[in-house]
Amino acid sequence: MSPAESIPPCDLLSIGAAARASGVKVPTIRFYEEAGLLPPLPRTDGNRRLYDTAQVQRLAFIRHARELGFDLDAIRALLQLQGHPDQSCAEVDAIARARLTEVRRRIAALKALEAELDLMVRACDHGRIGDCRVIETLADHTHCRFHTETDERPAPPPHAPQTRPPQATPKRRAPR
Amino acid sequence: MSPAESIPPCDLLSIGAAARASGVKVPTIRFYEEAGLLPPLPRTDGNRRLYDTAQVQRLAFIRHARELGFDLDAIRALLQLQGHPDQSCAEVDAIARARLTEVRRRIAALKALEAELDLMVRACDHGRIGDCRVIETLADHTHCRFHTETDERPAPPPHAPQTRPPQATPKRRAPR
DNA sequence: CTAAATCCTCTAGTGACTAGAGGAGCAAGC
DNA sequence: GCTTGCTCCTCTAGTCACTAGAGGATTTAG
Repeated sequence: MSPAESIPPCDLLSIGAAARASGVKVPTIRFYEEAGLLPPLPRTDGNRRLYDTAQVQRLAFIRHARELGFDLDAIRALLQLQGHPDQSCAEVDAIARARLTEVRRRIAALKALEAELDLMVRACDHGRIGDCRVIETLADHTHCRFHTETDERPAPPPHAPQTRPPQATPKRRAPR
Repeated sequence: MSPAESIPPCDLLSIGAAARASGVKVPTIRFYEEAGLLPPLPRTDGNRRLYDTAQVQRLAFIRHARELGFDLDAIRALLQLQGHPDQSCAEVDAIARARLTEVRRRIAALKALEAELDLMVRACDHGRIGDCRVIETLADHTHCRFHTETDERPAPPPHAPQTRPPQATPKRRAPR
C-alpha cells in the first residue's frame, strides 16, 4: 500500500487511544487541556486532537500525581519543572514534601476520628435510640475527648467510578 | 420595663446568636435549613429567623457529626432517628459503623500514599531535576510498588477557614 | 450508502459550603 | 425624627476536579 518513504503517523493517537494508553478518561483529558496541563494540541483537518507519545506520558504523569493527591496547581508546577532538567530539584522536593506533610496531617486527623467513632460504636448497647450513646455523643460535643480539625470529606475516588443512584434533589423552598 | 407577666423571648435567638452558640456559621445555618436539616423556622415580623434551644442543639449535633465526616444524607438520617427515642438504634449503629469502615479504608489508603511519597522524597538526592527520583517516579508508574485507590482530595477544612489568595482563573481557550 | 463509533463544543451537575451584591430591619445616640 | 452602624434578608456565583449529557460533525466498517 504505502511505500517506504511515506511517513505514516503511527505514533499519533486519537483522544480515545490516548485515553486507553494513559488511563485518563476522554473528558478528563479535554478538561486537563482546558486547565492548561497540556500544551496546545495539533488537530486533524476534521478538528480532532492528536496525541504523540510525549503527551501520553504527560497524561500518565498527571494521573499518577493525581493518585498521590497532588492538586492541579501542584501538578502544573511539577510539569513545568520537569521541562527544565538542569535546574535544581529543590522545588520539586518542596512540593512533594508539602504533600507528604499534608498526608500525614490527614492520617493523624483520621486516626483521631477513628478513635472517636470506635468509642461511640463500642459504647452502643444496641437498645433504644433514647439510650443510644452514638446519638448522645453526637448531641453533646463535651462527651468526646478528641478535638481535632478533620477537613475530612467523603469524596468520590478519581479511579473508582462508583455508581450512584440518580436521586432527586428534595430541596424544599419556603413557600411565600 | 416589662412586668413579670410579659413573656420575654429570652430563649429565642437571632441567627447570629445561634451561630455563636452552636459554632456553625451564619451562611452555613441558612444552607442547612435550605438542605432540610432544620425544620421550618418561625420568623419575626421583620422576617428574621428565630432559634430556640432545641434548634441550637440540633445545630451543634450537625456540627459534631460533620466534624466526624458524616455527609448530610447520613446526618439527615441520624436526626430523623434521634426524633424516635423508642426505636431500636440498629440503624444508628449501622450508619456509624459504615462511617468507621470508611474512615479506616481512607486511613489505609493514605498510609500507602504516605509510604510512596516518603520513598519518593527520600530517594531525591537534591541534584538536577533531570536525575530527580520524584519526577521519575511520577513519570513512570511502574516504579512504584503501591497501587491503592486513594480517593484522596486536598479539601478545605470545615472548621479551619484557610485564607486563600484570590487567584484569577487563567483558563485559556483555543483561539478560532 | 448507511450505520455505528468516535469525536467536537457547550452547559450543567456533584458536595458542602463560601463570598459578595443589593437591599431591608432595628437599636442606640443625637 | 434622623442618622449611623450593625445585623439580617434573598439571590447568584464561585470553589475543586471532574462527570454527564445534549446536539451535532466526522470518520470508519460493512
